[in-house]
Amino acid sequence: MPYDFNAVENKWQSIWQENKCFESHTDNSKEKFFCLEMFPYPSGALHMGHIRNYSIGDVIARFLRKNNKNVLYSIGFDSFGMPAENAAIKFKTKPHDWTLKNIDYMTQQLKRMGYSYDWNREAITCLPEYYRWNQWFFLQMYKRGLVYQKEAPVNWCDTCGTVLANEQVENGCCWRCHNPVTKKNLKQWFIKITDYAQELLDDIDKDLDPGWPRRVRIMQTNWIGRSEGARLKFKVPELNYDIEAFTTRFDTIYGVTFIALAPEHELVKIMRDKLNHDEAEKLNEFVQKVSAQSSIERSDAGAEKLGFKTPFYGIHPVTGKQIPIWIANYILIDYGTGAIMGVPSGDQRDFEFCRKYNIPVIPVIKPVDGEIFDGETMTHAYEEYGIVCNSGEFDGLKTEDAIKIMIDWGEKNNYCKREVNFKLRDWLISRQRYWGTPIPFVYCDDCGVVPVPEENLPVLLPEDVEVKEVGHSPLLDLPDWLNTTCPKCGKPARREADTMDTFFCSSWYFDRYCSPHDDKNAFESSDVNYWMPVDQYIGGIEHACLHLIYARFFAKFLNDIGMTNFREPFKNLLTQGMVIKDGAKMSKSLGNTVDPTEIVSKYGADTVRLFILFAAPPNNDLEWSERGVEGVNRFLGRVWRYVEDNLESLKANNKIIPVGEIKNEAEREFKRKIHDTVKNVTRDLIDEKQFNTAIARLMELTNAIYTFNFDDDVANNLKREAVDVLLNCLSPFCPHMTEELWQMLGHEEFLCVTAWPVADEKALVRENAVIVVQINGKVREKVNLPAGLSTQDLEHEILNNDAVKSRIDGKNIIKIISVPDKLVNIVVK
RNA sequence: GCCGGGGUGGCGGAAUGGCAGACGCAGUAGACUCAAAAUCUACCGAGUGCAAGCUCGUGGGGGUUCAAGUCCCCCCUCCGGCACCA
Repeated sequence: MPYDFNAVENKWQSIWQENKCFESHTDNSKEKFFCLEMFPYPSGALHMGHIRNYSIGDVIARFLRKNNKNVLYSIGFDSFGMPAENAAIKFKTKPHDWTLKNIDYMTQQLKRMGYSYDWNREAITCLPEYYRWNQWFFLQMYKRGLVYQKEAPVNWCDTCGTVLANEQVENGCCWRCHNPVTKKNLKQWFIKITDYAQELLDDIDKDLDPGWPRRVRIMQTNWIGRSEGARLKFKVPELNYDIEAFTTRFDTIYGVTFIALAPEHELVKIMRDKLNHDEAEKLNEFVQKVSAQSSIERSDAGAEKLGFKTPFYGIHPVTGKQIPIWIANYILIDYGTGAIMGVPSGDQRDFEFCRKYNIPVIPVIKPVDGEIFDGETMTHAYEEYGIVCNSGEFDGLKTEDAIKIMIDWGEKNNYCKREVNFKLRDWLISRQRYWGTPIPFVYCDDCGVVPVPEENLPVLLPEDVEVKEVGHSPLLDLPDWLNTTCPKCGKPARREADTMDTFFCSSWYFDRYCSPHDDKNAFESSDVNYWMPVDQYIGGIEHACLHLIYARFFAKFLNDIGMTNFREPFKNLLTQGMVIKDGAKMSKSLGNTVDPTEIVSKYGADTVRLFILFAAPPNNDLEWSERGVEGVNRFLGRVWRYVEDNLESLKANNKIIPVGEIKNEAEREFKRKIHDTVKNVTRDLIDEKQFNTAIARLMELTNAIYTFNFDDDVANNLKREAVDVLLNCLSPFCPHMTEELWQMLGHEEFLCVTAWPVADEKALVRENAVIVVQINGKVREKVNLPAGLSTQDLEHEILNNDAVKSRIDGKNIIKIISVPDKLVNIVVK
């Protein structure tokens, strides 16, 4: 009978569900394991990337369940966000309806794959029972001074009609729609993630090494971007203003020839007010020209540097000289102080700027074994370390020492103050969108911005809303929702119509999995403290500096407010590669996608799971190949056919024969193969997460079973042992077919909860070893000898071997290197 | 520009410093079949040889070692991240 994967897969999915095989419960007496996958956005259908992510997770979950761990394995939907609004316009539906319909369909797809989720723990972020806790957390952050509103130039995406956090701008473009981002001056809500910058950085080395890939740790380290230096002041007496600047190279202070301000710097307005009409016009013109540049134009390192010379001067803190103040497009308002000390001889950007505008260049560092540069003729800045020059008493110091010595001196004389700066910016959390968590604040004319009292949560998002293509949130068109009363004074007030960044939702959903039905709290601490932190997290690398930083911050915050007992949420991280077809990432726009549903209906879930795990190691990109799918399908057919064709014999011979009772050498070898497989597959799964090699070993065992042609009593029992091991080890990958065969063989316990096999060390012992004989490092002979020979005995045997003797005949043996049971290398002349 | 990670048959990929290419795909030959599909068996890095074998071979060049895909140095190249962050 050919294998009917549809019938078998459906059968076991129902049986597992009826028997609650995958439900998990907090149990302090058992060792837990939390296996987590990045939950999907309900875009409409699963794609191969999801299938890959979740197939990896399911194998880990099933494997550990069989190894006696209390496994938490759940799924949910990250279901707020833009696409629902776009779809609502396009298909004339409601974001709420569209989203829930997609969740429904994708749930069916996930179930069809046979993933062993505990569906009781599902979290859906767009439902009030979930997002009310977003609002509650937001208020807790507010109480602790971590939430603030600020008017600032923020990243604005025109196509999405909303602002974006810094992390969500990639190469100057929106991470979601890839349109260029512009800067807009807007009043927005921020979360002070920068308060945690140092700890986020420190814990990368302390807690995430080696559980996280090096690549991700480095990306986060760079993103946080710590730099040490000093802050100094240039007094501007004319304007009664002190310009502050941050520098990492205070040792170049004698090389300052100009000061540059970001066009958005507050001093720019002050200066403009002091200028006459014509000058002010010119300044305005310049500022407008720069702000009209998109982020890409302005922030590209190769972009042309533009400057405007103001008629004002700052006083050099050390030399007392007058330093001209410029406004320049390459100065960023949101890093450091938005102003710099310009040192053209030591900074390439400043150098280019000075050459363009004829600002003098004063060399202050010379190469260790070179001459002092000539400021007039040097062709580029000298940014390397060297020897201090043209700097009075400090001349001759090495840069390494000068940085420290000169800041010490600067601090003592009040020229500067040590300071640490981070690239990481505060998390811009508000979005001018409808489909998100309402920010729980109201605006009152008398009381100002007032938080919604906790007992009034949730602030419900109206669901019955028509989204139209107008440039603003539909919430603004709902007076019934928008108009409310002030919780403080009771007078009419207006709700905040901005919603939260959806990364807020995804920063704690895994905590909710631990405690999914709590309606008094976001979660029960005892549950979360039992299950968390996540033991294995699996997801895409694209979240390295997005979700994975936000979630780390959130964990630290929850610990600070006493809700949890840990500060890092994810102990181990596995970043799976992309699914590639025809050399490019599968994507709708390229039209190279493969629909999982189609492929599952053609080959079955077991085959798809197996292929996707076999074709490449998890962190590599994976090239889709239907031939490859057919290959693993063929392998499963071989397993099925073998058991079916030999069913009676396999059922009748179910004794485990100890190695000691096996006399026949080939049978001992077969027994060894079985236990070798157990040992190696187990190691592949635990240590390396090398699913591809684990599967290869199971294919080898299958090949060995097919070619093992003995037919005595011992052999027949060994065949059964081999098949049991094969099915057991294969079951995390292909749970349905193996479960069916397991039952056919007469087992009464479900395979999915049957203990993982243990290798019998006695069966692994070899009586003989094939010794590779090398002569001068080249393999020349292979000699079969008893295992366990001492070095002397081994050399003696080898040197007396006829074949070896004839090869070294007449030559001088200079040296012999022996590796017992493996190799002898004879060096001759 | 800075920082990471790679480069192994026709392809995806294996190899605690100790037999390079496990396993799979593709390919070749054969068996079964009227035929095909499916299945099974064998072969399957290059060169050379009737053969046993021999030589070469893990991006290139040097080095360490009895022994290097693996360790060290230099270079080429591909991919990824960041990018005017003071």
